[in-house]
Amino acid sequence: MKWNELAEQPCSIARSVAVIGDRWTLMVLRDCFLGVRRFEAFQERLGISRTIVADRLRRLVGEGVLKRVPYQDNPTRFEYGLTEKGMELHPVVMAIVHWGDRHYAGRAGPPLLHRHKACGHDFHAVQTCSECGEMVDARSVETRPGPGAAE
Amino acid sequence: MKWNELAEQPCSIARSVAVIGDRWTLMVLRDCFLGVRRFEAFQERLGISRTIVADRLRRLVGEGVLKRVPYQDNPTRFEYGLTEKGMELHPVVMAIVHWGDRHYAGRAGPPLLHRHKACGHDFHAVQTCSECGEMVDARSVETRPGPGAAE
DNA sequence: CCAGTCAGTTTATTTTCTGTACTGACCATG
DNA sequence: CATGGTCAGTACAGAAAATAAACTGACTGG
Repeated sequence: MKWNELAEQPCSIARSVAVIGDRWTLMVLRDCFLGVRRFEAFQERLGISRTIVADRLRRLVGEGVLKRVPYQDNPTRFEYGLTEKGMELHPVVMAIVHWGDRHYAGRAGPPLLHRHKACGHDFHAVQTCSECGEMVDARSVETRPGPGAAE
Repeated sequence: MKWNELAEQPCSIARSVAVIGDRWTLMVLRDCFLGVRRFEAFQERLGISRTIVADRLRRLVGEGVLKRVPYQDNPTRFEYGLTEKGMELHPVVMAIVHWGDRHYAGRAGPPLLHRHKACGHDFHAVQTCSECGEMVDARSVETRPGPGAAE
């Protein structure tokens, strides 16, 4: 299988991974959630080649995850912001953060704290069931083919 | 920045992405959560070169995400299973699934359904605050440097 | 006019991925 | 006891992608 075929698989993970499953794409998204909006800023923060930054931003805009918005004329300059679809990647990013905090934070502790504005506390993401509200883990889930499964 | 430097960044996303932020690695993990355990099965299901399967499995074992366990002698054959650390990636995978279901399921619906054994309902993952239990989205979170931040 | 900002593109090199074929240890069948 | 099948890999060479460094072009500010 090749990259482009991944998006056509009858699997939501394959389809999502075809869009965001790339090292630098995920790092770009991290920066988006931290408020980075400009090409130069992405390039400088990530320390990667401009080619890659340009490519990843282009892809994400093409997928509707980011929007490219002019912020000045003469010359026209653009900045990149999360769309609603992009915002919905927040749980993915938070889940990755939590896993990283648990397994790769040194004894110093996590590099970044997250505060829930609604309650005011520093928190970490907990995954719950949309139906009963209880916590969900790998062992408490059963999968079966859904309506969009392969023929 | 290069791949190997990513793991040394004072950022839990960078550190996690250095381990799992790769197209095929994520697909391997998907299959692990679906119960796939053997080399041949990974290779056949993913349809990718054996070299990559071998490499990704080796990396994941090296990181303690998977464990390589002999399941027969003469010749000794191994299978791969999620460790506890690997199981903790479940929220990441479920968050990716949910995003894919929302944005890439055709009108046929999601390819896979997930049932929460505890309550018996089909569900999707909801991310909540560990402190107050309310739902969390991108707009309700504030970040600030934590104890493990860069000097 | 000289330097600086900003969003990219170009180019050549290096790295990684990929398919195909192979190994090596077995087993089951005729 | 040869033939084919299973299984977990490895070896290798060609194709694809990532990379750094330099360049473009349209400005602004002093």
